[in-house]
Amino acid sequence: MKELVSRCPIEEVMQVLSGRWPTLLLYYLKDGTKRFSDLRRDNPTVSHKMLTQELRKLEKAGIVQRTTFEGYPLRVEYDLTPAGLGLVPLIDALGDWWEETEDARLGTGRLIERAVQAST
Amino acid sequence: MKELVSRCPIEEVMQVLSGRWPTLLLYYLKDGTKRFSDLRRDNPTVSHKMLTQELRKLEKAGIVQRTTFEGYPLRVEYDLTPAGLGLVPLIDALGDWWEETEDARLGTGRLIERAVQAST
DNA sequence: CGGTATCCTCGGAGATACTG
DNA sequence: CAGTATCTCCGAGGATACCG
Repeated sequence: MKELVSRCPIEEVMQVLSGRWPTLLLYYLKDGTKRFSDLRRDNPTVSHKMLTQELRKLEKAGIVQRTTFEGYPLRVEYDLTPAGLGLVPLIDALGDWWEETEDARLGTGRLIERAVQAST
Repeated sequence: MKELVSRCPIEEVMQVLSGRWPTLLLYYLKDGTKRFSDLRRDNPTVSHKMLTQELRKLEKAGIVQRTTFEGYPLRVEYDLTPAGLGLVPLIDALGDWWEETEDARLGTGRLIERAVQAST
């Protein structure tokens, strides 16, 4: 985890949400409680190590709640915290934006050729 | 750039926004046109290579517009596209959420100890 | 079952130098 | 000034094995 220069809140959230798994985990956890093994099944390509690591990161950030149940076999459940729940619609908004702007994003900048002007 | 399994829009945006620089560049570009060298000055720690690389990624995604001016010395300007402009408030919302929920995020899950229950 | 530790590898990212 | 190419290196992340 690389140190940040500034204390910019955007840098800080992105530090937590960056990468392939955080938002995916959010996505699966918004349906409700999931066990560790459930999350592995939801994301077949995540490695055992990465999953624990990313869940820990989200836990430390106060986005997910980890609950352990003693006994054998071991059992651990993950939920979104209230704060984490509030994050979900913001992530969804990003996904919506991505879809809605698809035409605009791929159109703009290809047809408009402002380039090749002479500078002083 | 790792391939995605699914075509989930959230995975796709995060692929573009993940990392340290994309949101920072968005932040600096929302003030208006910036030259390459301006952006280097804004982010003293980004390497020459990373900056071009990240700008290209944002350009391909249709978030920034790159305009070149022929002549010596070379001159290249970067702007947010209309679509990119629409992304800014969504990123800001994430930053706001991060600040607003700070207490909730750090409080929840430390005081509440649901753990240590017996399973069957 | 869930977590941690160890090892190993592969590619992301810096430094440097050259071109238009 | 902006971009690309080459080389290098460090560490993120996979595989494996063992513990509670």
